[in-house]
Amino acid sequence: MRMTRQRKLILDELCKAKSHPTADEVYKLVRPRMPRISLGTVYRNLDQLSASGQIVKLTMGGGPMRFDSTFPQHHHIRCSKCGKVDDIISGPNIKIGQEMVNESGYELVGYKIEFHGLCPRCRKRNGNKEGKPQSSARN
Amino acid sequence: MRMTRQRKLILDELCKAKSHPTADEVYKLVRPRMPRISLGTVYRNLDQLSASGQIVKLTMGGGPMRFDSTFPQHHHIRCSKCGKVDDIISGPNIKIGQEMVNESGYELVGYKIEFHGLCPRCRKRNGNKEGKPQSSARN
DNA sequence: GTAGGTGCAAAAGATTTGCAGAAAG
DNA sequence: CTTTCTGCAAATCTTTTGCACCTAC
Repeated sequence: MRMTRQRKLILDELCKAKSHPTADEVYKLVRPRMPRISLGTVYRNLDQLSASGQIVKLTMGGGPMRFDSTFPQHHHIRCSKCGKVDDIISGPNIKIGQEMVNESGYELVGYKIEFHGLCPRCRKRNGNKEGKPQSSARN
Repeated sequence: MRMTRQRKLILDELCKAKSHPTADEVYKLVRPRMPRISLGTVYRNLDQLSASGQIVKLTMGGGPMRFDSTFPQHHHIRCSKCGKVDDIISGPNIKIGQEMVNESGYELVGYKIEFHGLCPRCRKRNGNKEGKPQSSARN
C-alpha cells in the first residue's frame, strides 16, 4: 500500500478528530488542506485504511458509516436516545480469545464491542439521575 | 405497537432464516406469502422490531444492514476475507456490567460483540489449517 | 372511530465505479 | 517504468418519505 499524500492526510485528520466522523465529514476536514481531493478518494482510502487495521469502521446501528483511529485502544458506546457516540477507554479485563470461537471453526483475528445506553444528558432529561438500570444489559 | 399481518410474517421469516438476511432478502422471503407487501413496509417493520428488541440489526462493517432474531442469545463472527457471517453461541462468561462504562456517565442498556476472523473455508485456501493466529486479536 | 400501518412511487443519501491522467516506489 | 492511486462524474445501491387508503384495536 502506497503512502500517498491523500492517505497520509486522511489518517492525520482522523487521528486528530475527537469525534467519529462520517466519510463526508472526513472529506470536509481534509479539503481545507487539499481542496481538489475527491469524495471517492476519501471512501477508497477509508476502506483501505480500515482493511489494513489502521482505523476502524463504526456502524453503531444506523446512519452512515463512521470512522475512528484505533489508538489508544478503546470501545464505543452509543446513546439509544440521541445517537451520540462516545469512547469507552476500557479499563477492566475482557478476556476474549480463540477459545470463544473455536466451535465455529473460525480463526479469530479481532473483535469489537459496541455498548449502548443512555448518555448523561438524556438520563437527566429522563429524570433518572442515578444509575438505576431499567432493563437488563443485553441488546 | 400493533401486530399486523405484515409484521408477524416478517418476524416469522426472520426466525426461520438460518442466515442473516438484508432488508431486501427479507422482502424476497416474505413476498411468496404476501405478494403485495412493499419494500418500504419491510424497512419500517425491521426498524420497529429492532427498536423494540425483538430482532437485532447487524452491520458487521460494510454492505447493507443485516437482521437477525435475538433468540437464542448469541454473537456474530464475520470472515474478513469472504464476508460470511456466522453465529457464535457464546459459551464462556463475558462479564460486562455498568462498571465498565461508569466513567463515561452513560447508563448501560446493552452491548454487542462482533468478532472477525477467517472462516474455515478461507483458512484452508490460505493453507493455514490449524489455528495459528497471524495477527493479534484486536480489530 | 382513530391512531398507527400499508402500498406505491419518488426522493434522498451513501457508496462504488469507469476512465484517463498523475505519481509513488 | 510499472503499478497503484487520483479526480471527476455518472451509476448503483440502500434507505427514507409523502400521501391517500386501510385495519387492528
